[in-house]
Amino acid sequence: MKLTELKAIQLAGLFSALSGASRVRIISLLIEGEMSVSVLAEGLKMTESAVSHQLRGLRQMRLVRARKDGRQVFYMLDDDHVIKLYSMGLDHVEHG
Amino acid sequence: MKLTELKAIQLAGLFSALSGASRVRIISLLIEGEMSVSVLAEGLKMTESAVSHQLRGLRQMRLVRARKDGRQVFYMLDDDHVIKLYSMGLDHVEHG
DNA sequence: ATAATATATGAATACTTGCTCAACTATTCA
DNA sequence: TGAATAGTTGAGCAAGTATTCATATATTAT
Repeated sequence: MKLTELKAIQLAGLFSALSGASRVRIISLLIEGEMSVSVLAEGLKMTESAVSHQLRGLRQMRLVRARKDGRQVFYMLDDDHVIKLYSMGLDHVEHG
Repeated sequence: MKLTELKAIQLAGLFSALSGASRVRIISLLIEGEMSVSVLAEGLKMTESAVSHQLRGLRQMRLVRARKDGRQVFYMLDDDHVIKLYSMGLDHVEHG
């Protein structure tokens, strides 16, 4: 399984996107369904700015995507790839 | 899918262990089979010290484990959980 | 015992990240 | 139109990370 340096960087980038507790918690909330930034912020007890910054990292790695409705932006998981990564990771920490 | 803060931190820790290109490349080499630190270092073109530091992070998250034989230490993937996480991640970056 | 080899570890330093704060854009409401 | 609301963005700073270098430990060979 040889890996080019580029792929290694991309793959590390993907895992980096999941490498913070705030982002992991964002994912865990979005598993329940799409959610606006302010609702996320409230649920996470973080400022909207902080959440927005984190969402950018998740967006860049295509783990989440956004839907704008009026002045609200609803975020959702990009695909079920994400849920699989998340739950496989959770499985590892829980009964690894 | 509510997540305690502790679990969020543990899960983020797991993904952090995979969040660097060096560590991802270590995993990609270990998929082929166990390998000593110096062989890893040679394959990665990194110093043994740097590799050893990285291996510690991977060990702490139980992604790899070590087997000592004489003065060499052979590292291997801890279980096939790891391969699944890795290949699911690779799948996401390749045709995500 | 001494020397050589394989790895691990601690300190130092450069780089990266995560948050806050202030400023900005876009949308709705009056 | 102006004010309020929802979100984004950039600067700045504190905290964390990755590598290097020097040193330490464990094992083997002489």
